[in-house]
Amino acid sequence: MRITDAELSVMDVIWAEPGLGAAEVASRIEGKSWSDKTVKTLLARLVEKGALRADPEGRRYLYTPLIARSEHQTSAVGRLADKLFGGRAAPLVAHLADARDLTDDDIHELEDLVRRLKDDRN
Amino acid sequence: MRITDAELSVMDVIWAEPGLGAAEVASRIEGKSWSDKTVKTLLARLVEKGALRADPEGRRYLYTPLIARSEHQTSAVGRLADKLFGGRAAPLVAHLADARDLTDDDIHELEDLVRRLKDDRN
DNA sequence: TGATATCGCCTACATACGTAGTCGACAAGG
DNA sequence: CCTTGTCGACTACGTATGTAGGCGATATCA
Repeated sequence: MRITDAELSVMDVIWAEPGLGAAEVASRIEGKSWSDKTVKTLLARLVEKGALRADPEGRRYLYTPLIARSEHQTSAVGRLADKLFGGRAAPLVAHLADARDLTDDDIHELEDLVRRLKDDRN
Repeated sequence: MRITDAELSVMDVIWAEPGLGAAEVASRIEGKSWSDKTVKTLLARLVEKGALRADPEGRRYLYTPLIARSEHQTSAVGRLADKLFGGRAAPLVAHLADARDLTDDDIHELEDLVRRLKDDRN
């Protein structure tokens, strides 16, 4: 099950604030100037794909994520690793460093992360 | 300019062995059972997108990459980082660790990589 | 030299995706 | 009650993508 770019904008809103109605979601979308119709179409597609649940509330539906943001992030990164790097982590991270200049903070976080991964392993 | 999944299979062949003709590319595609027509369509689309150059050689064309594999890897990782992680590297790597079990080797490579990033910075 | 294989060119077509419009039901306010 | 706004259901439509077929020119082989 794949969430497209447009759908992701919708998921982002609902991950941030689960249980919104369609109109509320539409009003919280940032950056795009979408008609509310567009947002409703995306919501419907996400429900169809099993990414959202639609609970009737009065005359409308409230939308709740069925997949966690983190779950989606993990699977997307995994797919990319497989597609472009034969599933290998290090080359992916190396290209990431090329792609976006890492701040000192980033580097420190990465250091901690690697340390933690190493510790977890033993 | 976006290279799709199907197109990527074609690019992979040409990155591995630049200057192939269409039939050769088709015969080297792994995993898919595509008709040679399919491969030719993908080649044409890649030329159109500016990802490949087609040089006439006798009665056919030889295809050469116009964008490096590494370039594509970098931009794809960058896009993913932006789309899913607000451009931040560390969370991406953390999810990568969740997505694919890292081997000891992976961890060591990451360690080295982070060390190198740190050194480069000073 | 005639049949066959190959090549590029153009066309096709189903499904996905981005983006939105129409319509009928219902709610809310005057 | 009647008008007006809102909601979901359904429909629409252009472009992208995955996958391939047909045609005409040329090369090759018997």
